[in-house]
Amino acid sequence: MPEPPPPRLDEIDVQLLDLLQRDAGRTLHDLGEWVGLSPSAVQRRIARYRKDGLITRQVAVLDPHRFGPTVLAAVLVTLDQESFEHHRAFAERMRSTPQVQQCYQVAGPWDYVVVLAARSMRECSRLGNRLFKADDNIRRYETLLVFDTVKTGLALPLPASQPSRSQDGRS
Amino acid sequence: MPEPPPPRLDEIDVQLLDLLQRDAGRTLHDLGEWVGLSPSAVQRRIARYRKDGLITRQVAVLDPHRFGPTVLAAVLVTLDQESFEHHRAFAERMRSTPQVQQCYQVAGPWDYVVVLAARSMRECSRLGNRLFKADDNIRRYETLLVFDTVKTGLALPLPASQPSRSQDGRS
DNA sequence: TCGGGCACGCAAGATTATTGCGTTCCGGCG
DNA sequence: CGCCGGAACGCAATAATCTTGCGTGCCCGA
Repeated sequence: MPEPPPPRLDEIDVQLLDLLQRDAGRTLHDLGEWVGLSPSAVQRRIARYRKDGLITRQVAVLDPHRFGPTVLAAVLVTLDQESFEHHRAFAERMRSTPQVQQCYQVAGPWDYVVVLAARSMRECSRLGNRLFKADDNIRRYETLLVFDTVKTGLALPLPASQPSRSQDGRS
Repeated sequence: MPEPPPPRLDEIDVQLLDLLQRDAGRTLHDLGEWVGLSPSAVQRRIARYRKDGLITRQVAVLDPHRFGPTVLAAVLVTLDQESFEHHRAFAERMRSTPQVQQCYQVAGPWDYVVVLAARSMRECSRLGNRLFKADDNIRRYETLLVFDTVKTGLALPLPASQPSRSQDGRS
């Protein structure tokens, strides 16, 4: 279980990470100006975030509706047999299906929440059939078609800056 | 309604966009090598994607569990009064709450699906109380605590490359 | 058949990122 | 109480990357 204790973050770290998770396109100079640090100091911190796995990757976010019609759906799923192997197989199918944006295993009567993105209602329907109806280990599933995307993103609420790591040599 | 007809995309466009939405950290040189184009040609295409709004932004993705304990939840919500104004107010609250990662308005008995990210179970609970219990226009809501994140991301399945835009001057 | 539009590659030129170095601050230890 | 090592900083030089101007080839429409 790769869980080295969460690195201690000072206020500047939190500011930087928050800036980056909202817009990773800025220059080191800009970032530095924002948090009051030189470009090289900013660069070194960011390198550390990467090394520590705080930043996993950097992605371009596409606008679904600029690619023509797009159908989103949230699907609630309950498996029939709950064996370890069945769960594994289901998860693997979700991971390997490009139209599956997100998949969470959850507590309660439902086992999974799945977010789908398809190019048409027809594809969305087919997808539901293929992923859930054709699987005879799915007890029940319910498709919640998305009318409107109010908010989207993967931004995390960052923990308040821990007062630790107070030793630093800036003026 | 700002909907200029979706730009036609050739196979290279699709490849580039797909590469970018999975890893926007590559250099123009790398991307060019991948799709068989010079760095400058790649740069010009990407500039166009931005101008056309295909790429909305570029973000760093953080690993929730590297920041210490993290609690995710999917919440299903049904409003009481369905007036336009009530919907607007709810949406605005979702947008302005950092712990709300995603919020979709959906068809069916439930009105919204909301994805929450909190630093602790306690914060998650408080958040539910603040966002939903304290709102007397919420008829009912159900919290699905996330046990495991099987898959996450915002990647779109890209449409098959349209054969259009076949005129281009590359060797 | 000719001309315009468009995308390309190449090669400067401009910007940005990276690294080496010397300095300061802090905490631990003799 | 003073010294030493570690960590982070700023500055400046270097390296890498991005951006842009220019000339060329291709396709389409006139």
